[in-house]
Amino acid sequence: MNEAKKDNTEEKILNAAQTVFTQKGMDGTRMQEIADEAGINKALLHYYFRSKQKLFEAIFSKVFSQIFPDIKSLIYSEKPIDEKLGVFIEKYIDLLMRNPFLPTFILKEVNRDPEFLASVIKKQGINPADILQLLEKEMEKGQIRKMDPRDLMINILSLSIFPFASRPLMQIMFFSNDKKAYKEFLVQRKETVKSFVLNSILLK
Amino acid sequence: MNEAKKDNTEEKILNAAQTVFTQKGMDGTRMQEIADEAGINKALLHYYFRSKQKLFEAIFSKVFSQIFPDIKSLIYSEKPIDEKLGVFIEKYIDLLMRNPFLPTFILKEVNRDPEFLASVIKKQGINPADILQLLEKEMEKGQIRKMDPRDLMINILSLSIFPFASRPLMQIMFFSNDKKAYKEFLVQRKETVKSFVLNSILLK
DNA sequence: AAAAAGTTTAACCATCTGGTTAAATTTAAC
DNA sequence: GTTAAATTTAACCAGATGGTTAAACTTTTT
Repeated sequence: MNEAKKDNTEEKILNAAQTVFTQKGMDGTRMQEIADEAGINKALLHYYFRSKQKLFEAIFSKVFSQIFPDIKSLIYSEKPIDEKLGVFIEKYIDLLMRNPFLPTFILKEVNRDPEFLASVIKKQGINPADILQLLEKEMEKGQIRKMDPRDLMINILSLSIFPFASRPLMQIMFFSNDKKAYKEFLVQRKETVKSFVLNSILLK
Repeated sequence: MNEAKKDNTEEKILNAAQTVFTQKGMDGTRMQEIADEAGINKALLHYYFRSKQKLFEAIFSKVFSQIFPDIKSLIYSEKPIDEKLGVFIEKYIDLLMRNPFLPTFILKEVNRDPEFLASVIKKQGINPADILQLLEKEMEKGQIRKMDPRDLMINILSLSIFPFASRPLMQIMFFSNDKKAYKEFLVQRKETVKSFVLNSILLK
């Protein structure tokens, strides 16, 4: 039957499911709420996705793949290391600005069901070895300070992601709950994180 | 009646509730599981704490107060700023080593119910202005690089907390899911985070 | 020993929730 | 226009869950 319409409904469901799941997590999400958000009824929802678990797995995989931006084009470019890292940080924070619920969602679900996480990582063939190798090479060349490259990688991720994951807390604690001010703060972090990191690791 | 026994049971309940709530969150926790963990029955659980909500609020407040270590003694000490920050980072990571579920729990619940968070912060009279002021003074003195003190504060928290909150993910991605290796990594971060931060901000 | 509080047992209730079903209706394909 | 798929409607089911209740038993207080 109508492929276009089918696709459309399926897409509507996936979008709705992502909206609700990423904001409320697996435990906090109700199938009825996804149906409402998609503008359809519960029966049709189960007609497309047999169970909540199946739907959740589809969403998690989709979202998880999003949090790994196209690193490869960066790694194999000819730019100097400081520029590479700078672009990475900018792109990553940009990604989170567009998807502010991703960090909390991933952290929540990753802790709830680590086994499923492992299967997703395996299935998606994610491999961070390349970037660690790149960092190590730059350390040997004397471009950046010698350290465990995993520390450096995790530091960059921490500085980029945590302010999003802890948004309500930081907003109250340091910005008098001023939503706009905190958003502006996050935008500027594209620059402040960059210089914080580079000041720490760049030699000469 | 027996105050000691009463206290003991109440304490058993609170401990059990903290164990379950911090690992599974409000949504994922079942009252029956708390009763089991405490070694009592559900009726007695409700006899002590009228509702799940009440019990949760008690636990959240208790846990939340724990994530703010005694900063005051540090701020008003005579140590130089690099030492102050170093001790803070060490103590904070130590705290998280002893309570590895705190970060995820706080992040999860803070995002689920920000209004309640605000009320807890107000009730506990938490005020980060002191530490921001201290940082600003050191910048003026030329001890550390000039920057938004909120950035510096949030950077330190990010570097300390995020590796705990993202534990299952980082463990798989960068440590082949080797639990022991990741734990050792976290222990060493007391030093690596310290030097990462100080290398970035310390002048001369 | 009597009274009071602590605790258990077990049944019970109302509600929510994921999921199913069947029949009716609409929409698109042929 | 017939057929098949897409969608709605509405009722239903089973299990889980937060919470209650009442009666019995135990422990501590007095």
